[in-house]
Amino acid sequence: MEQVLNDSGWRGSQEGWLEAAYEALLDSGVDSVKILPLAKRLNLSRTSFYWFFKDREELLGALLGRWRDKNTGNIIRQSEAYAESLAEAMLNVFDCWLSNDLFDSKFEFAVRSWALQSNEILAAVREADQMRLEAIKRMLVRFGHSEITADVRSRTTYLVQIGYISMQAQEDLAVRMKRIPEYIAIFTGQVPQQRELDRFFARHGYKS
Amino acid sequence: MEQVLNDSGWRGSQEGWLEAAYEALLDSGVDSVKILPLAKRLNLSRTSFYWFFKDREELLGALLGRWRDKNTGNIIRQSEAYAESLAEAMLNVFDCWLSNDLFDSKFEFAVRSWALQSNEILAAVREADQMRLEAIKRMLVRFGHSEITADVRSRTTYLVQIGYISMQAQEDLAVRMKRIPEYIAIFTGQVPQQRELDRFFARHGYKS
DNA sequence: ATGATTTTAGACATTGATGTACATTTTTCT
DNA sequence: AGAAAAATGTACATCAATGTCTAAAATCAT
Repeated sequence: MEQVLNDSGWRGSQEGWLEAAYEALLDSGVDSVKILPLAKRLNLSRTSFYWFFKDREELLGALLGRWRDKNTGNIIRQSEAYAESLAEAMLNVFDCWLSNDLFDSKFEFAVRSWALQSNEILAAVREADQMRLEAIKRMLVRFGHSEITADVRSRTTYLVQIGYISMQAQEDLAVRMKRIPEYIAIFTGQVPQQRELDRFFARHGYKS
Repeated sequence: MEQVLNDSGWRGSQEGWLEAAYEALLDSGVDSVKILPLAKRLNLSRTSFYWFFKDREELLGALLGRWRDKNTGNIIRQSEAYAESLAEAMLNVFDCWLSNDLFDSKFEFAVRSWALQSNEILAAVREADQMRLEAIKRMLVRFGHSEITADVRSRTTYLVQIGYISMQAQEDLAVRMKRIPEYIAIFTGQVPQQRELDRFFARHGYKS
């Protein structure tokens, strides 16, 4: 609940409203991003919202911007990170799925659901999908896959994750980690080295 | 627009309202399933809705029932259908992804998005996911896969599809069909026979 | 410390949705 | 044809949301 970082002495702020909107979006979808409920949550008068944002539209626009900044950039970055083998490269991409700092799954799901009722959002999601798919595909090609297999394997890799998000599963780390070697084998066609796996496990705080 | 099948001489009917609700849900999400707009669409007075349904809740309940009936049953059925090889069995499951009669992707996506704002729906979706995953896993085990590989491969198969749905892509049949052999190889670990593919293509009206 | 600026809140007007009561019309049944 | 049942529509009460205008309060800058 608490106040959001406020260098100034004022209670509200653009960041504060945006943060509240973000929480509402993740928790119950875009239709719950309503000014009146947010105001109650923030213990502020509804109308002071209009000092920070022109209207609800502008708030939603800011929310979309936040999503853009976070989720797409990191997948591309991870797909281009240094790796000695394809398995290791794929594990770099998997970092996104296990670190909330690199990829915000709940945010992702909420935005995709939002796309159902807004063509503008749908266009943004499609653009993101294409950029991410292409990045993973380039990675597979870089490690020797042909166009066609890289295409289908990049899809498999990416879509499994999007599907997983869409399940809104809540499994603990151990359960998810146990499946990793098998996934790597299926997605890349290569069995990962134990030391590659260990490095991956280690950086996600998992002791196998 | 037209009237829905009406044996009686009345303009409205439970089916008619449900059908309109279904269309609204698919088109713009559950929050757009509102009685007033539906009434406009049906050219009926808003209040006559209450003759067929107690309230909006009941309408939404009926919508959920419709989804349950359609989407989960067919996946399980297809996963249990006769097949001589695992590749052929997997192609039977793929029938669902290509036939709107067996699996309604848009409906699926709309319901999953709905789950974001309703715990009841979330529970229903989770139950469906589990049943479908288990059915596909049983199929893989039946054809000789071990527990662990069957688990991860069933997930891969299912989640790729859920992810695909979540992309809301609109690709033509040829583009999708081109990827099929590769998908089968990745998901099953077996390369499909040409005649298996031909049979699959044929039943979806695709000439390769 | 005081005047300007920024923020907050109260009051209002409007809109679109829900559901109920009741009168009316249309269809069905005998 | 006439009565009963089914469906429709009008009017009403209510609620939750949006956005604007304006007065008041809190903070900041000199």
